[in-house]
Amino acid sequence: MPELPEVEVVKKSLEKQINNLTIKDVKIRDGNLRYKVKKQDINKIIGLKILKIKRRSKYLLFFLSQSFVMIVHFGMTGKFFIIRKNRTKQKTSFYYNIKENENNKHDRLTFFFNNNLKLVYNDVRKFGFIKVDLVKEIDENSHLKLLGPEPLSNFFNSNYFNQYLIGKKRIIKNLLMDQKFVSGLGNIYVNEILFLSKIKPNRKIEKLRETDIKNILKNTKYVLKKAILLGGSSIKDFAYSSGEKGNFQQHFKVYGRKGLNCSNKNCNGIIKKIEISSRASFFCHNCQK
DNA sequence: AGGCATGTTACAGG
DNA sequence: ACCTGTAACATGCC
Repeated sequence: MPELPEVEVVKKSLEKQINNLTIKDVKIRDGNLRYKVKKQDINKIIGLKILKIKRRSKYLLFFLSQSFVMIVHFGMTGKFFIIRKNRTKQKTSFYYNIKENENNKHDRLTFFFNNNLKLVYNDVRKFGFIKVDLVKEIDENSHLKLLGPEPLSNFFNSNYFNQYLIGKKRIIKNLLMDQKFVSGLGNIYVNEILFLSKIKPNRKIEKLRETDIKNILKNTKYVLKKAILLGGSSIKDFAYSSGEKGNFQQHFKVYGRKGLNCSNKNCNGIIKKIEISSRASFFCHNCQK
């Protein structure tokens, strides 16, 4: 699934293409996403104009006219496709799967715009969702209300980090995955951040030193920025190089590298894989303590 | 056939 | 009531 960098790349792509367009119609082909998409809810946004697109954590917020907002979360496999008049699909996310270009099996919703452009929401596993809300309700929205700071913002700093740790007993990987602590990181980037920080994913937070916290903060910002610049990570479609998919997966230092040599030059360790909270965790026993 | 997959949340247990 | 970890959701691929 798309983590923060992927959602950010999609946001940038979409705002170039559909800002200021008016939604003429919405067709629901399969509304059984994480939450049922009801026609009567979607009807509220027909005729409205897209004023601004924002990202909060892994959520996309489409600010519409008449004070409506459409909230989109991609779950694990959600993605958008833009279709122009010539019916050629263009990906807006690097989660581009060439097979889905050939058939539209997992297309769930289609948005029709006033310039004949279409936006298709495609989601294989249907863990994503699309909801309509009011701008004035957005701060109280259950999905957004409890989110921690944006990792790239100045609110995610060592002062905040240290304060949050007080009275808590957890391992560092679970802390970084916790959206209430910091919002937008997921399994891939947390693995990468801990590798760069030379911290084992199951280290207890009580055992973090000040330098560890500094390193985590620095590497979080570094990895996310680099991933955004590279267009995010596209996995499962390595064979294709359309020039549009993300390239950060080629820069993974630990994620998915079980059994391979450690990426650090002067280390001859082998990357191990363990399970933490039902999620794959990769690390080098030599480098990460 | 069985295991695994980029996320969130409802729920169980402490 | 708070904190934490796990199971479940739906589908396809290896």
